[in-house]
Amino acid sequence: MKALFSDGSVREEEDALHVLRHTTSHVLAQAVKRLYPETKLAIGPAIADGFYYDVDREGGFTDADLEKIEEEMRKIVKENLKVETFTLPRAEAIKLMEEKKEDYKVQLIKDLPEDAAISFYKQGEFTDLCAGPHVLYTKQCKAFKLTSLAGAYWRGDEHNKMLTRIYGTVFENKEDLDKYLAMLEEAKKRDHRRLGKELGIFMFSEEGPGFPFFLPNGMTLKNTLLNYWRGIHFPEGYKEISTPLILNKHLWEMSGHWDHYKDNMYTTTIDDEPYCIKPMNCPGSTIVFASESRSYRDLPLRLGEFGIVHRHERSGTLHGLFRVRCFTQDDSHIYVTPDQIEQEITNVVRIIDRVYRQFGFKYHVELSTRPKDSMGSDEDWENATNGLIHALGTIGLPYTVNEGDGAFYGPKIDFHLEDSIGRTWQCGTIQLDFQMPQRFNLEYVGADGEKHHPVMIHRVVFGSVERFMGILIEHYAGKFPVWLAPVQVKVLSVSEKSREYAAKVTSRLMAAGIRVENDARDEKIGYKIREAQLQRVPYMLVIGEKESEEGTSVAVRSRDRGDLGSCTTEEFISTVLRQNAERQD
RNA sequence: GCCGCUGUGGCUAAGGGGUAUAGCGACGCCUUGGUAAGGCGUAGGUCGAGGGUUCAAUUCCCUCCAGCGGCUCCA
Repeated sequence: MKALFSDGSVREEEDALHVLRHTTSHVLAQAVKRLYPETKLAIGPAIADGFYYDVDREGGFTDADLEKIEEEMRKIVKENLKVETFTLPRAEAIKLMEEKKEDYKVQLIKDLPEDAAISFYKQGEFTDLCAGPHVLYTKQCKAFKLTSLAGAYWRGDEHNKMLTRIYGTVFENKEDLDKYLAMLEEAKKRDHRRLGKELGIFMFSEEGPGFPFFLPNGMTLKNTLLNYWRGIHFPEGYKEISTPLILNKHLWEMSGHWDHYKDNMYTTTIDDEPYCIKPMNCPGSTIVFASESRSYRDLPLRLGEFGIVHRHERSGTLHGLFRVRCFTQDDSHIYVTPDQIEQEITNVVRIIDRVYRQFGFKYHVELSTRPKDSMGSDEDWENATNGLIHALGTIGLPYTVNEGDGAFYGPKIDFHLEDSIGRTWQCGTIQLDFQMPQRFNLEYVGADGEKHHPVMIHRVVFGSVERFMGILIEHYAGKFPVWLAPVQVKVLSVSEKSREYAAKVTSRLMAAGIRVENDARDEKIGYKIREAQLQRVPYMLVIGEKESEEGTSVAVRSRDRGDLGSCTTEEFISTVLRQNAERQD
């Protein structure tokens, strides 16, 4: 697509959508200024699937305003204004924006380098500070739609004023826009919050905002995942422990949590003593480590725990199973000698990759470095961070750096997974920690007969089992593979005459260890199939008079492939058991 | 927590100053039906909670709670 660059030249620009979106954000700002001239403009960039503009107006905006703005934007598009650009020296640029009373723009210019020439873009009566590039005429922005209204802090800092952010999207033509909107509709159908309810996996109650309830199907899914986890980890030398939910407050003071994490911690009192409900499992694990003397021969010591943690998250941040106040971490704390760090991190990365591959997940990796609020010496942090960088380099894993997002006790490697609409959520993480072993005075006896502090690796693969389940639900759109399906087989009797044999088949499958349910209701077979299908049960066994009389066979219907014809019950059982054992999709 | 929106039987929704509708589901009866909804009937709601305005509030106003989309924060 041809684009107008800030040097005044018109050249081809690869990322057509980006340019188009950026220009449409200007069209949005222009419409807002026409309708509400007192509004001050902040920033208006193109983003992954659209654009936004942050604006500041006394009283804000409502959904009704959005419609008016959209209408005005349509006019601007129709006027087909020519987009022009010009540059000004800094002082004049500031003067221009001051005249227009665009306080935020003035601030933006003042933050640019002293000697920079400041570029502007102009369409009709509207002029905006902008680096460009832009499309050539406003008519190109016709396939747009404003999508939502939100608050956003000036410069992303919650101490600053909250502005109104207007979100929209635009495509090169109406078909693409409609396709995108239809895709969003489709994605809504796989939303884990909706499917979680429909499939009887989990629920929430007003009595406990952010605290999920797991229903029978959800517990089956969760336990299946945990057993899969055990099957992966035990052969890798992990041992499983369990530590208390509630521990004395002084432990949390010692670990540093009270200093650095207390805003997220729930507390209680027992016998007049203050206690904390654990937000992390590490202090409990250190108590286990310290409970007996350890030798270098015991290391790496890999202590795993399905730890239930409670964290106070701000009410506006809760989001289905993705962001809760109580969740299960598939946690492990690995105690190593300094020269075991790299090998052990490599092992963990391999496990995480193996697990994510099992589910066919795409993921990306981030290295999170020292946050502002942290503890420990500069030297420790540097060593730990370099250790992670070195390990990542050795493995050859591509990653981006997430500055200042580490844990308060150490840097970390984060693994992010995508949900159904492309938002990413941190799941796996590997954290390198020199602090806890010092704070809790953890020691092992080295080959030299001296005592040494071990290094602690905190790591999770699923991350939060709850969040992981949410991702899984959306990934499969509820159609779990046989090995994960809460109900693997549904037996459907055609009529009363086949009830007895259906019950027999059900018990035979149950005895074989298959998760099976028998639908013996007085309903037509089509109705029962519809229901089982909506519940995404992988296999349905249709049991009618034919099967009852024959006595050894079943008619198999697959959720994905429809009627498969009949086979013997034993054949069917071995098929399901094999798919279950091999974890086939 | 902040900004905007939403909150009606188990679920999905309609309605709107004169105390409520429908579909699905549940239950009962009839039907015994072979691969995605058989028929008839019955029950079920202090319209999120608390205040206010009004002769009268589920409807208008305020506060709170919860949910949704974002921001900030994070597994």
